[in-house]
Amino acid sequence: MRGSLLVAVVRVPGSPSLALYRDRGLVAEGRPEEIASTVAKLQDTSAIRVCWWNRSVATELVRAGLRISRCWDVQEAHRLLCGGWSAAPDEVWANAVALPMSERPAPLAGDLFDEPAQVGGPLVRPDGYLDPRVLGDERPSADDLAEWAELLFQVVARQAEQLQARSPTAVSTALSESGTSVLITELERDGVPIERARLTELITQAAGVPPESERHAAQLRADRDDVVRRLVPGRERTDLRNPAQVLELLHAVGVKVEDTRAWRLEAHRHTHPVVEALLGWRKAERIATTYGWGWLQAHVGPDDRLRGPWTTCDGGAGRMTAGAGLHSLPAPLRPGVAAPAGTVLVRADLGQVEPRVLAVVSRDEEFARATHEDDLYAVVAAQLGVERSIAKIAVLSAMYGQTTGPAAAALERMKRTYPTAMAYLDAAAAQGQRGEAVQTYGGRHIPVTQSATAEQARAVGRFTRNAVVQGAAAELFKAWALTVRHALWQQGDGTGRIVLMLHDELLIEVPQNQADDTVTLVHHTLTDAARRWSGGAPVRFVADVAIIHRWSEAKG
DNA sequence: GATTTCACGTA
DNA sequence: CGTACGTGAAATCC
Repeated sequence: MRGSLLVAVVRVPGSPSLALYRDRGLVAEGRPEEIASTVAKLQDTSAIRVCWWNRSVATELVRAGLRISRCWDVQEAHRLLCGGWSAAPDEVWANAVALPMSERPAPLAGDLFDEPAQVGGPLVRPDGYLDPRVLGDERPSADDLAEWAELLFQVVARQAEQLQARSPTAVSTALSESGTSVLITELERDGVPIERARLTELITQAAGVPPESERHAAQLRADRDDVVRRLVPGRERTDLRNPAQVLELLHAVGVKVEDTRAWRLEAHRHTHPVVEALLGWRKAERIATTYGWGWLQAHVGPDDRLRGPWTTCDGGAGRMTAGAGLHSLPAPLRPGVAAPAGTVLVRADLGQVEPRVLAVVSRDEEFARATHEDDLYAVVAAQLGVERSIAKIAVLSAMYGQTTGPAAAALERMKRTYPTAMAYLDAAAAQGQRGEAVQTYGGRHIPVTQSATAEQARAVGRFTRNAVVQGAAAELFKAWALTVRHALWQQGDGTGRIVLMLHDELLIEVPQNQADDTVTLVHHTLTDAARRWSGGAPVRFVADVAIIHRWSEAKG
C-alpha cells in the first residue's frame, strides 16, 4: 500500500466509457481501450495501485489487453473482512465506515413507495449510509462520478486500516485476493486448451454419438439402459435414474443395501452381474449428462478453448470455485485437454499442502520439522511408530475431524507428538462448535451458522477445524499463482499463462521453448511465495512439476 | 416453479 | 458418524 499511487477506475453511466481518477481528480475518460493504455503507461512509469468498486471494471480493462499488476478490489477486501460472498456497494461502504449492516436503507424497489429520487445531492446520506440510488445500473449519474471515485478512495483507506488492525498478514491477503480477482478474469477470457477431435472421441465412448433429435437422444438413452436392465428378467422397465426403483431392483436380486451409492455397491460388485453393470452405467451416465454433447456445445468455444465462470473465494473457507465442470472434469476426459501446436502444458501440484500449511499456521516446531522432507507422512510415521498409511490417515483425520476408524489410536499419539498443531485444530473446532466465527491465518473471517442441535454443532466444529487449514492453503495457493503469473510475464516473449487453478494444482500453457525455464520458475516462485506468505516460517513446501502435452499425463 | 434429496465428479 | 465445491435428475414442497 505505502509508496504507491492509488488510482480509481469507475464506469461512466449510460456509456461504454470508463473514467480514471487519482486523488486530485479526473485523469482521463474514454473507451476501455483508451483507459487501459493510460493505466499501462502509468504502471510503466510509477508505482500505482488500481482500485474499483466492481470486478466488471477490471474485466473490461483485461479484455482491452491490460496486464494489471497491483490492485485493490474493495469487494474482495470486504469478503475478507466479513466472510461470505455478498459485497454490494452499500454493504462495502457500511462496513468500511463501521456502520451496522442491518440498519442500512433498503434498495429502491422502483415503485411508488420509493422515496423521491435524490438528484445531484451527496451520495452519502446524513446518517452516514450510502444513498440507495447508487445500487441501480445507471447510478450514480455522470455528475456524481468524481464523488463516487472519492468514496472509493475512502473505502480503500478504511479497509486497509481495519485489516491492519485485524492481523499482520491481512493487508497482504487483501492484495493477493485482489490480484486473484484479476487473474480469474484472465482465466475466463483465455479458457483451457482443448483438442476437439480427442475430446469428441472420449465423449462418444461414454455417451455415444451426438443425438440428432430429442427422439434420437431418448432412443440412445434407452439402449444404454437396456444393457443393464436386461440382466434382471422381469425388471426391464426399471428407471435407472430413479434411486428408489434401483433400490427395489437390487433387493429383488438379493443385494441388501440401504441406499444405492457407488461406494456401498462396491462391496456387492460380484454378488450379481447387474451391480457391476450398474456401476459402469453410472460412470457413463455422469459423462453423458454432465460432461456430454450439451456441455461441449455450451462451454467449448469455436477456438477450442473450454471456458467457465470463476470466483475468487466463494468456498466456505475462501477457496476459489469454478463452473462448467472446470473443477470436476472426470479423469477419463482429461486427455482431451491438450497443448496447442508449438506450446506445452506445465502441470504443477503442491505436495501434501494441507499438513504443511498446518505447520505454518499452528507454529508447531516439531510438525514443521516433518515438512523438511519430501514425504511428510513418512516422517510422521517414523515419529509415531506406525505404518505410513496409518500416519497419513491420522494426519488427515486430525484436519477433517474424523474420530473413528483405523487411525483412532494414532490420533492419540499425534496429540502427544504434535501438541501445538493439534491444539490449534481443537481450538478452531471448539470455536465453531460454540457457534463462534473463526479466522484464517491470512485474516479471513469465516462465519458459522447457529446450530439447533448438538449434532449440528459438532458438524460446524468439523467445518471450522477444516476451514482454518483449507482456507489458509487457499491463501498460499493464490499468492503462489500470482507470483507464477508475474514471473511468466517476465519470461521469454511473455505469452506464458496460467490456464487452470485447481486448489493445489496449476496448469500453465507456455511456448515449447520455455518449457524448461517454466519448470524452474514454478519451483522458485513457490519458495518465494511461501517464504513471504509464512513470514519466513521454517516450513518447506514442495511441488511436483511436469512438462506434458495432455492433462492426463504425469499425475504424481 | 422453486427447493430438497440423491448421486457423483474433483481437490 | 471426515472437509469443501458444482452439476443434473427426480422427488417434494409450495
